[in-house]
Amino acid sequence: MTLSDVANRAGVSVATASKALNGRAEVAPATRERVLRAAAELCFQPNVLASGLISGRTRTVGLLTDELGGRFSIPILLGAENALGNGQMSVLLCDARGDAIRRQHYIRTLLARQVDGFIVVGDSNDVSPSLTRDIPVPVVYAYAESADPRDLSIVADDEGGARLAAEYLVLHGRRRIGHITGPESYRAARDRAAGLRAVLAEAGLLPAGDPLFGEWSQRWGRHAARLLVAACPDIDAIFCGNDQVAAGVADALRDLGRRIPDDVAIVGYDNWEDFAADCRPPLTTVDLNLEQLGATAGNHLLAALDGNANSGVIRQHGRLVIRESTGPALPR
Amino acid sequence: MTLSDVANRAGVSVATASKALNGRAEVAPATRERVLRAAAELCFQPNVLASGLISGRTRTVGLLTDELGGRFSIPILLGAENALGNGQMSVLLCDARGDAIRRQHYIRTLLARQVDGFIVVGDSNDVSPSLTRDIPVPVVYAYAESADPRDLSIVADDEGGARLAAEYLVLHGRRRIGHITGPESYRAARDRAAGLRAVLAEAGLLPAGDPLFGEWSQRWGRHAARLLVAACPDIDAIFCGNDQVAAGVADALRDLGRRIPDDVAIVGYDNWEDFAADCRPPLTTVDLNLEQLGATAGNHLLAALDGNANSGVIRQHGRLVIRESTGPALPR
DNA sequence: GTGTCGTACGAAAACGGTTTCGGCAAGATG
DNA sequence: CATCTTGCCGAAACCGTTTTCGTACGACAC
Repeated sequence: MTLSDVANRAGVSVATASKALNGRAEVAPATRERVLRAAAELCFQPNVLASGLISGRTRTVGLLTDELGGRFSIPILLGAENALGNGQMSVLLCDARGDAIRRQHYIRTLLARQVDGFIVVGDSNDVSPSLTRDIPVPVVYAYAESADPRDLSIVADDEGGARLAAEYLVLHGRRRIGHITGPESYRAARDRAAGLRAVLAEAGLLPAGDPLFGEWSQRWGRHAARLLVAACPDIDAIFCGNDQVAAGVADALRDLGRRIPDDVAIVGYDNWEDFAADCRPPLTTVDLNLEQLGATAGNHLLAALDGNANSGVIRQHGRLVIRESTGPALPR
Repeated sequence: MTLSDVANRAGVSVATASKALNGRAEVAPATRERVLRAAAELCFQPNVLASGLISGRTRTVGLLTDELGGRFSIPILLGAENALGNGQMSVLLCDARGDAIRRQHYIRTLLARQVDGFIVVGDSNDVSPSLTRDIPVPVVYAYAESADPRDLSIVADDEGGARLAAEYLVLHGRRRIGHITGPESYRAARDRAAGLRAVLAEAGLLPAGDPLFGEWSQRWGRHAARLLVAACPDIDAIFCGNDQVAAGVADALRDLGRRIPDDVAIVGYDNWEDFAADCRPPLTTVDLNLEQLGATAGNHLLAALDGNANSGVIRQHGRLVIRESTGPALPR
């Protein structure tokens, strides 16, 4: 299955066979045809590694993630893999499990394997230190932001997503809107709260109490919903920091006898289908468009490999997925 | 950054440098030390590709999955990546998205990249046709079973897992045990039902009605729980086909005024933390040990690469994770 | 018929490694 | 002291491919 075999079968030299297969000019059409046919018959594989290696391109990129187990990495990874696959690239996957030592190890391994570039999928929360200084190939940061503005980072537009949700609630006549979300230590939680606050201010509405920061769980959602209803009995909408919280909120509100969406509208975040679509009632929620984010990262990496590198921060817009938990507009 | 540079700096020949770096025997410790130091100083990368290529090993395996988006692939992938990483292997990831054409394309691509072997992560449901005949490298099937018994398949032991759950319920004094699960078209659903049936028969108990096959959703869980309670008012335990169903069942039972676990115990399946641990009450459930399954697959692939190929079907045992939904043993 | 040119092809070198094999020195044995 | 063994090293061959460069050959102009 080597090039010599093909050359033999086609009755030409290895040099000619190489040129024919690589589409170089100085080969007669008939000869090229014979070589291609021979290669096809022998199922010859151009042996990407040796050829690619020597001439500098492996058509492989390293994808470095920190928490593949979480549900955010996967859609990003899928989007990136898809985009890169269209560019004939393959993806070497490494999960550093949040451990800096493991990450360094993987970076070295991937570099030793001569990857053409990196996509670093991070934790949206922290600005991750730039890896670029040590890396001789292009890097695109996805979901997390690099500390170095010369790098290119693609992140989710949490504030914009929250604005979508809040504007929808306001537009549908909700006036007393509360916010229950995850830990304040999460940038996503703060940004989403900021988006809501901005929309309420623009609409001349007062928020129903301060945002309730807690954790990303149903349990917290249930607990906080009770607190919020007790503090603001006239509440008519709750914007939740994610779908788990929203599911807990919906659960507690039902226990309290509030009808959803008639008395209180609920909006979640993440569009985590298993929670959002199967909730009682199904949740209106913000989809992060993570797959698109991954695809964007992949395409920018391809561009960088072609020499058109970008830098800065790109915010991937989310979109509002409307289900029953917000209902029709309130009569007013 | 080539081997010659290292050899030069260390004052030895390329041959010696090669041997030193590869840990071969015929090199004096002092010489090896000098070479290693020179390599480190020059940041020499052993260039896995070229070296591996020529001597036939790329130290890369292809991981082919059908539905990375689902929640089963990921733990398997993590386990496999971990096991392979310990063997200095890297993982090229491809998601065929359930499309046969895409899968063939990926197989060709990976073969062209000279992967040393494959792990095929399938849908546990169907026996997937063997790929081995077309593939000149070892293949291990994970989660799905290959149609060809000469292949090696690692699958989850659904019947055994169900037995764990059922035996626990029986041991704790439950006597009227019902079963609500997913579509009968799923092998997993049938096997789990069979495991329960076997245990009940051995204990001399009658099942509380036929298994209710439906879908893998909370909605179905809620609906089926109402049916089951209406049909068997004296029911004291429900074994659910997965955690989503179990969460729905718990929800409906609370609405019906049944206490969990006092009146009715619930056991789920999958140990999907987000559902199981955050349920009211937290769910006792069967963990599939998928990460272990992936690790087993990885290790068997490593063994196959060393010439010790196995074949047949290996069933990965699950384990029971005990939370509050089963409570203490009933007084009897 | 002769000279010029362009094209198509192949021999050979290069690439960055590994592996084989022969030689050399030092120590062991007789 | 002679011989043998052993350990260590490097020259050279090798791998599959690309690339350079030389050459054979046909076409065409004169």
